[in-house]
Amino acid sequence: MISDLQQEFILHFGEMGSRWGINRTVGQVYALLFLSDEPLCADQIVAALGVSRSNVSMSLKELQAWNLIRLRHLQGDRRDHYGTPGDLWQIVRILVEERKKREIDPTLTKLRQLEMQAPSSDDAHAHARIRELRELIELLTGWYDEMNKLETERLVALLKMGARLQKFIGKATILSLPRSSKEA
Amino acid sequence: MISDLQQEFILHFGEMGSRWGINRTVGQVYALLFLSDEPLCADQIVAALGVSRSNVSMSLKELQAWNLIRLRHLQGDRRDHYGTPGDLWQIVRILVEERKKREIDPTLTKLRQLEMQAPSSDDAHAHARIRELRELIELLTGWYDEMNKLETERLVALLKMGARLQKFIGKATILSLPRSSKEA
DNA sequence: CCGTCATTTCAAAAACTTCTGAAATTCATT
DNA sequence: AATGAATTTCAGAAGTTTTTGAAATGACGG
Repeated sequence: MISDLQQEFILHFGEMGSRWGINRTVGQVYALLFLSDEPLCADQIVAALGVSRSNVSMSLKELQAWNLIRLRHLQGDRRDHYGTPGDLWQIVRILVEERKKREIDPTLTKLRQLEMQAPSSDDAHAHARIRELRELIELLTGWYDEMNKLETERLVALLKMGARLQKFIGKATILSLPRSSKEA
Repeated sequence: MISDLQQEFILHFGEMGSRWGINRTVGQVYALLFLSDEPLCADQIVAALGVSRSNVSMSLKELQAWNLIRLRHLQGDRRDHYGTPGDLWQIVRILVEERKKREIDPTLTKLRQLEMQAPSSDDAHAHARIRELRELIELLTGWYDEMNKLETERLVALLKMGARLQKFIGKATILSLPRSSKEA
């Protein structure tokens, strides 16, 4: 049912899961669905991975919370079938968005809150460090928001420009931001 | 010894730690060092956080493995003192580099290996999906490598361009990649 | 080369996460 | 309403990670 190639890919995703902040089974389920030609139902996943039915159910639920899988109902079959978006770029966009939501947004909120509530000169150095961090995160997430607006085709074109883009930047920097070296 | 502001920041980093793939104590130690005006020794960290001496020792070791802290020896004091880089951009560069090393590079290696070892037409769909994924990761990491070469000042200028950059890209796309729509 | 202070290692305890099988729930069909 | 297939929930077992105190190691000054 599962080729050696698939098997090895699935096991790798299971192992990497812990580094990616998901658990082994979730990683394996996603890897399986990612490689599969057509959507699979829960029992097929159980058969392919050799884990319990309930574990598969929970893993699918977690993947849905991540918005990473798509539910499909096949003609004349009561069972739910699950698949991944066919377009890899959509997967990347979802992953980045969800990680930002979980790993960055709560901290940005907290930093803003701390800046507001601190009675100013109470603890000047810490206050300054927090402001600096908040500004940096806002710069990065602002850039991300801009890039995220681009259609995939343009985004890919931009990424492929790589080195060539640096010429543009060089010009733009000299032209529009001649001496803004007070960043750090 | 520790202001309310610092306290709250430290607790937040501790809580976020698990989402960021580090543990609570490591997060708290980093937060403390990040805010501190001058480098701290292990016992000061113990006093500030109320965790065991050995836990602090292990957390510092982990932060050193991440290359996120700097050891400093003060005049006439045998104890090691630890601090974070003063330049936040250096911290961001280290974080991105280390996460790439842990979370992406092993998978890229594995994908290349799987593409080599698969006897071609064995499992065409899975093979194609893996190639697609490998190409996408290479595009993204290649772009990252280019950006990472930029000096901070230029990188900041680029990030601040945001929306304005899209005009350049629009032009560049039309000029140099007129009909490359076979990406997905 | 001894005593003292600083740091690291380690094995076991505590805390936490993941996984399972059994029971409960849902829901389309009869 | 009763049936039965699919799915979810849940309490506890299994597994993993984190934290600790105690002992070992290292390192400096006398």
